[in-house]
Order: sequence, then C-alpha cells, then structure tokens
Amino acid sequence: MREARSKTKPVLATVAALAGVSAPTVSKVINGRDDVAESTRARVQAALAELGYESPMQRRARSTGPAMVDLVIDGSATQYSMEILTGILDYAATEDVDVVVGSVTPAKLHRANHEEWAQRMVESGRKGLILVTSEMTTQQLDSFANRNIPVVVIDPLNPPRHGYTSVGATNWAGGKAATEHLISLGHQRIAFLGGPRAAECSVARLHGYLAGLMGHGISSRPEYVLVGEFSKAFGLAGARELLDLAEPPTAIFAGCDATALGVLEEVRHRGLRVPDDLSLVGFDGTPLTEQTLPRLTSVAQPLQEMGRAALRAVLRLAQGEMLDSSHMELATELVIRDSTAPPRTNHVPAGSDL
Amino acid sequence: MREARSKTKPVLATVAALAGVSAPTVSKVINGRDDVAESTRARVQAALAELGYESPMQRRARSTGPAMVDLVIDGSATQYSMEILTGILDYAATEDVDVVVGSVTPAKLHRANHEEWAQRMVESGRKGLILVTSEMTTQQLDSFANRNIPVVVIDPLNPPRHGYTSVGATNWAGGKAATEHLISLGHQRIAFLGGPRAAECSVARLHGYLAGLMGHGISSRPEYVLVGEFSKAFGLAGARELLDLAEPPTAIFAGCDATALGVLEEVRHRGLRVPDDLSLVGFDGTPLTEQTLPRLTSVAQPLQEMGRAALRAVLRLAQGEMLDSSHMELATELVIRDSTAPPRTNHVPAGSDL
DNA sequence: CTGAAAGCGCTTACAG
DNA sequence: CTGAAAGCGCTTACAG
Repeated sequence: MREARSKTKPVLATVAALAGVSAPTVSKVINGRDDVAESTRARVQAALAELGYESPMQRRARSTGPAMVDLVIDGSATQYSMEILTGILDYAATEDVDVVVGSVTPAKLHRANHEEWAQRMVESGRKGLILVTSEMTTQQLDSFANRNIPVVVIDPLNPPRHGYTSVGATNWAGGKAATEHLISLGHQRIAFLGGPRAAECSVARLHGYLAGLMGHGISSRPEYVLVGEFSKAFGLAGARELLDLAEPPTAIFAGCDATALGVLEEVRHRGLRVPDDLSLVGFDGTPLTEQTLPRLTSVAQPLQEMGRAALRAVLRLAQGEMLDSSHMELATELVIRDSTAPPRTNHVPAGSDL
Repeated sequence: MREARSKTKPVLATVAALAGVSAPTVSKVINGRDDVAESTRARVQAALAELGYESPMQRRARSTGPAMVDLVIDGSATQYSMEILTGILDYAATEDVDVVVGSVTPAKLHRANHEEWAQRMVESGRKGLILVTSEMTTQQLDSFANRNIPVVVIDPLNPPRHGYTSVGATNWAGGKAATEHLISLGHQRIAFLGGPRAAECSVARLHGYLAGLMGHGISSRPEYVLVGEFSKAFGLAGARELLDLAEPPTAIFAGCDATALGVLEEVRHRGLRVPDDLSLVGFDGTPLTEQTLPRLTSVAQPLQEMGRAALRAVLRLAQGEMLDSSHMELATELVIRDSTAPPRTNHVPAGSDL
C-alpha cells in the first residue's frame, strides 16, 4: 500500500504530478500552510503517502550517522533498569546504534502528546521506541503504528496486545519454581508479596506461586497473598503484616528483590533470622542478591538479555522484517543462595507427613 | 574571535567571498572532497569558522526538536554511574533535552577516531558531550574544541586542564573527614585502599587521608597504603594483604563503596566482625551503603547533583555562555552508619595516650 | 485557492 | 586545482 510507485526516489515534482497539482502547492501542504483547499490537501497527502515521499532533511537524517532508537525508562532508576539498560547499550554499541534515553515517570508518559512525540521521532529520524515497564493506550500506540515506528515494551504492564511487541521473562514458571523450591525444603506456610495488581508480570508470578502450591496439594490462604508494589517499602509493610498473623508463614516469596530487601529488614528488626526463622526468595536476580546477608535466593530474570532482545526486535522491525512472534519470553532461573532452608521443625503442624 | 562578522546568517556565498574563492570550492571543502589545495582548504576553513557557517541541515537540526547531548559512560554499569545518569536524565527532562547514551569501554574510547566522532556530532546537531570518569588526550579534546563542541567530564581521571570543563567532588576534604572520623573514635592504625594511581580523585582522597593523619600527629605507614582500582576485587585482595600484616590496621578507609564491600567480605570470611574488630569507611555514598550489614559509613558524593551540574554546564557552554570556573567541586559529606566504632582497647598499643 | 515565474542555496559536470 | 555555467529541489512573492 505504502510502496513507492517507481524505483526513483520521489521528489516534490513527482508528488505534484501524481496529485495533479503544482510543486508550490505540494510545498504548502508539506509545510502546513493553511491557504490550501481541504480537498486539494487530501489529494496531495494521499500522493505523499503513496510515493513515500521524504524531504531532503528526512532522507539525510536517515542516512547520516548511526541509527537512533528512543528508550523510555520508568522514572525510578533501580538496579533492575540499570541491568536492562546495560544490555541495550552493549548491543547498541556492537550495532552502532545511538540510544536516546529519556527518564519519564508513568504520569508524565500518560500526559504526553503521543501524536507530537511520534511526529518528532519521525522528523529526527528515530528508528523505534523501547519502553521499560511502561504502558500506553491503544490509541497512543496507534500514533506510532501510523508512522511505522516500531514500539517494543520490556516487561509490559499490560498483557500482550496487538500493535506492539513485548519482551518479558517466564514469570509464571519462575513463580512456580520459587514456590516448589520452598515446598521441597519442607515449607507449607508460604506467603507471596506481589507487585501491582495491574502488572501482568506480577500476576503471572502469583499464578505460578498458586500453581506450585496446588501441584503439591497445599491450599492457598488469602491472608498469605498480599499485592502492592515492587518496592522495599512494600516489603517492610508486607512482612510486618504477615509476621503479625496468628499463624505466620515460614517462608515468603517476594515479587522482586527490592521487596525481599524490605522483608529482610523487618525480619532483622524483630530479632528473627533468615533463613533460620524464615525462608525468603526474591525475584529479578539483580546484583543486590549477592550483597545482602544472607545472600538472597532469587528467581533471576535475564535482564541484560531482555534489553538486547528488545533492541534487536526494534531494529528488525525498523528494517521491515517480520518477527516470529510479537511477544517473547526469556527463561528465568532459580538461583539458590543462602536465604532459604528447611523450616524449624516445631513449626511444622502436627500430622504433616512431609 | 569566533563571532559572526555581520548579523545576517552566513551562506555559502558569504564564506566564499571572505575566503576569496568561488562557491563550488567552499562546497567541496565542506563535503570533504580531496580535489582542493591544502592552502585553499585552510583559508576556507578559517572563513567557515570565522563566520560560524552552518549548513541548512545543521541549522534545521538545531531548530528542530529538543537539543541533544551525548553521554559516554565507562563500560561498567555501577550504582555509581546509575546515580549520575539519574541526575542527568532528571535535569534533561526538565530542560527538554535528549540524552544520547553510549557505553564505551576506556579502551574503545581511546581507539575511537575523535575527528570523525566530533564531525558526526556536529552533523547530527549534538550540543555537547559529557564523559563520566573517562579521559581524553589533549589532541582528542581538540577535535571537539575546534568544532565548538563543549566537553564536560565528571570525576575526571586527569587533573583539570585547559580545553574542557570538569565536575567533581571535594575528594580531599572527604578523605580527610573519613580519616578524622576514625581518629576521633580512637583509631591510630588506619589503612587506605585507593583507586588507580592515575585517577585524580583517588589521589586527592589519599592526600586527604594523609592530611588527616598528619594533622593529628599520626605518621603514615607505607604498608597501610595500597592503591589499585575501584572494585570489589581489589577490596578483597587489599583486605587480605592488610589483615595479614604483623600489625594489622584497626580501621580501613576504602576508596569507594565497592572496595569496602570487598573488605567486608574478606573480614567476614576470616570470622572477624565489623565494626567490632575492624572499622570500615567507604566512599561514594551509593545506595549500597544502606544494603550491607552493618550499614556502611561512607563519604557521600552528591552524584545526582554532579550529573545535573555537568548537563547544566554543557548546555550553558553550548549557548556560548562563559562559566565561572572550568572545574567545580561539589561538597562531599561523611555519613556515619554502623561500620565504624572505637577500636578494641587491647589493640591500642601500650603507651598510647588516647 | 492556485500556479507561473523568480529566487535561494547548494551541488555537479566539465573546461581550462 | 579552480570556477563559470548549468542544474536540482524546494520556497517565496504575487498575479489572477
């Protein structure tokens, strides 16, 4: 549809001929002048699209220097985003691609005028857009789709949807592995401290956790499942709530490493010890896991790989290639460190046959 | 010197007139053709510079969309660089500036063709360049200076020099504060584990340490001063060496938090405890300091502020403003946490009157 | 609203 | 190596 009619690059005169107008009129349309009849404007715009006309500026921008890709990271600069960024930058360096990084809070992202944003990207010759843990409405995504700007989301908050490509990790499998590890150590009272209810990845981890329990005939207890946010603060608050229960859990599976850190602090604060009094598993596998005491057992996401994969996908899409799938999940891996151990035997309910 | 002669924007013909050549000749010089005599080329280049000629592309690039600034971060993505990046991105967002991030290893940076790089920056309309803990030779810096591209270095390895602006922290004062804190706790045998001998900031910290000792009449011992690199590995190795001494130190001042982390691990490995058996002070004040056990007393650098200050400086320079100073040092601050305490009394040599 | 004509700024092809 | 001449692609000023 949008293919050029002939091989020779279309110039203003070509467009004019196709639209049946003069060159000056095309020039006016391109430059947004208002002294053009609506019907003429429409005809010219159709011709511009059909021929795939690019101004000399655009052509130059496209051919000069390395390709540029935009990257938007959720405002909070965590070790998680740093790992992803590292992966993207590494791959960008080998491909000679420039990465334009913006730090945008979710609120700001939502307020942004996506039409203008996409238009500016086209004008600056940007090849595509990578979003880290952000979301856009379908309409917003359309602003980019209409201009043929590929959008790839890493760890999307929304479930996969048409119009963009996403890269994630096997969150469900990771949640299940974490839970089964705890069960295999003898735990029965296992709690889950998840991220935002709206975050697809957190929901998947929760369901992995539930599947792990169910697969071993352990029924889930509502009071053992708290969802809130991916933060240390939530770990502190969540641990407080869980440990105050009449029958507190003997193990906690935290939805991310930062949350686990909060749990660790609250446990320590109470004079309890990990893993003696409580086993703890995190999620993400950030460098943090090696820095805590005890070192944190965690489900590692291949964050750098995910960054690389996202950039690779954007560059392919920008070249008009088709991707095998619009959503890819890289494998998580449970890394057992020092924060998990069998529960104290006196905590095992009488009658348990584990 | 480099101001335009007249107010009207210089076009190719203006340059030709000033250089005493024809327009086609100027065109050739601009486009890097080689069929131009060296002397002619030089004359044209002088005229281009004198008039501040910009091609239509450049002019457009300058007026379209947000300003772009290049950022090069030493390959290793540490919490240190993440903090600086956050500061830069925050400020960039408020100023509507795009930051083009590259991750370049020092070796790669050294090999790069700076002339080409600078030329490409001009052509892409980049406003300036921020380097994080990197260095360039004077000649390399000239490639940018000649094209009026401001370069600002954060925490430069080289001492301040002409041709670029640098942003650092009060390393000497920080080193002195750390040392005096340990002395005030009663320590006399204080060791220093510094960064690369070539790194200006590390040298300043070392001299702050020496000044702290000297000011309190404590003579420095060569075996207590080890310099190597800013890494955890060096902390491990350095601690091993120091603790194996016949008379080991009672306190270690580590040149950065990562090194302190290594020390902590080695101390723990030997079954010793911080701060009971050994006091430990880090440098940088990264989030790491809150994540260790015990939490790490550290000299905090205002890393985010440094990032902001660097971007502010680049943008000002790009607008032709003069800076008050080509080197600015932001204040460090000793943050006392849990890794420092008075030395065990039996370690104080007999006869000490502390 | 539209477009013939003139113009702008840069580049190309080529004669010397 | 240099530049007069021709050309390119877009824009402007203005007559209708």
